Amino acid sequence: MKEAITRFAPSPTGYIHIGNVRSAIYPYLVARQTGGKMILRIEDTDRTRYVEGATELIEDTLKWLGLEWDEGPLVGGPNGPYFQSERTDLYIKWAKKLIDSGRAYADPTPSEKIEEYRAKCNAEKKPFLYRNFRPENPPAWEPGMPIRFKSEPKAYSWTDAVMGEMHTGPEVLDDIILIKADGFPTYNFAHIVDDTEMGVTHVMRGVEYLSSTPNYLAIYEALGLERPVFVSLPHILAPQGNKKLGKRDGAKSVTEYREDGVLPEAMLNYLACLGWNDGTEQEIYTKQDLIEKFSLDRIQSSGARYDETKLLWMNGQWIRKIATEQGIEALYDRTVNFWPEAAASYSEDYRKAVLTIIYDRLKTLSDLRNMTAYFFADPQIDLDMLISNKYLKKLSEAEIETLLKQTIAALSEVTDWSADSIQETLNQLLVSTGKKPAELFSLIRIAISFAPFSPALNLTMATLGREVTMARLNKVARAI
RNA sequence: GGUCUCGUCGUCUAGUGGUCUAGGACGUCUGGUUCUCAUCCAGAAAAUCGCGGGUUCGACUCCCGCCGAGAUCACCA
Repeated sequence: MKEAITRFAPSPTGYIHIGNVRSAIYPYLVARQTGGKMILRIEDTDRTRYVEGATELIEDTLKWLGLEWDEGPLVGGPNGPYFQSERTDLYIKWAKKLIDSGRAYADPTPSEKIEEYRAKCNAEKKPFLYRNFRPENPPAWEPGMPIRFKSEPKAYSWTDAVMGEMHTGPEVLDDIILIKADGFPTYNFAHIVDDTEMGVTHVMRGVEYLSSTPNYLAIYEALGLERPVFVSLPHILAPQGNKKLGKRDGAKSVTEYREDGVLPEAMLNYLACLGWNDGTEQEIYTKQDLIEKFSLDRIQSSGARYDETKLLWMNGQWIRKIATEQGIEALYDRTVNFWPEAAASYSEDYRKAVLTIIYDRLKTLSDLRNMTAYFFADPQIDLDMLISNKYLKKLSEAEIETLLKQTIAALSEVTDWSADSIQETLNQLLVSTGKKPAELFSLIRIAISFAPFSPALNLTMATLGREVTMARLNKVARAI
């Protein structure tokens, strides 16, 4: 494929959530794959819906996911400005061109009148087509007047890269508004002007624009423009029901997952593969893999349901992948904001040691907060937890106390306090006490952590260090 | 209502006329890994391929009809 110019063109009405971020990911992949460019364009022509700070939110999301744009806000480019509100002259210019060629007209009809037409059609159960009510002799355009396209009903055919061959009849074409009374263009018109001016080759957007495409085609035609490649992206469905995932279903913003300890690699991987696959059984894709293997014709044409469980699974995979392929240091760098508060007073080396033995239990980085508490603060002694344990409830308190004392005695003999030596001592203790691993290890594990679970016992003890381990064991022995 | 789109395990999907007694992944369940939780490994359950016709020696795959779901019909994008 030759160099593709793609764009992500959100309107700044709020954050980007998982339901709509695919329309940023796919254009990015296509641009990178073909050695082309991705443009970020802010479609802020609806002043009533504009949200302060939304642009920054959008930029932040894209950056976090690693979707750098080649032209747009912050980076500039030869086709700016990249905010539609700053390009109004351009839209007026193009609209006038259409008026001059007889393919658009200034519409003086008051909106009450339009409502009347619409009501009439509804009452007669006929489709409402504005072209049937077109004013006979439209006035010359002047600011403050909307401009409408003058449609010519006919059938259209086109190819959608995802949906395939499309055909529609003349009944879908209408005189759509190009320029609103407030002087701003509608999306319907602005995006065509901008995509043309910016040289966009692939128009990728949600399927909701599929039914308006014939109207866009008519405008391209009237303007004598070449059609871009149309790519309709199916919706991502909410976990329940058959509606597309939206903010009303509680769709979280993409960056909210960053706070939850989801890795951008996992997010990108999951989202890219929701409704797309390369036909192999591969599940884990790096950004580079995606750039190489992505193809428009393998995008699913039906909607895909969002499944957070799988995202979390994938995140766990990525946590382990980073730890094993890039090393624990690399993983550690991602964890800085996720440790329990008490961890702050410990050294980096200690936190890394904890991470090393706990990371394969993490689904998200924020799991660190509750999974590692006992590494940074002495746990509250909970004798009930000890006594009611599945393996220990068979033992009397006296037996538990004896066992604990034997353990303390044996461990004090350990010379180098390494995981291996601890394990060796533990094994000997098993023989000398005649206890089952389940009994002895449960006892020690609970006594040093009072946590529902922990890493392997010897690793936990080695990391905790001799002093802390012994102190905790002694404290429990005294408490019984 | 008009127009358009979609319809394979609970979920994401593989599948382009025979290799499909429909494959993989998540989730679920079972077992293993000297304690726990998780990882990892092994295994199981789970889809009359929306329904009904047709074409064909043969259809999940092609055609028609139906049903179901969704999108759209704004001076919103």
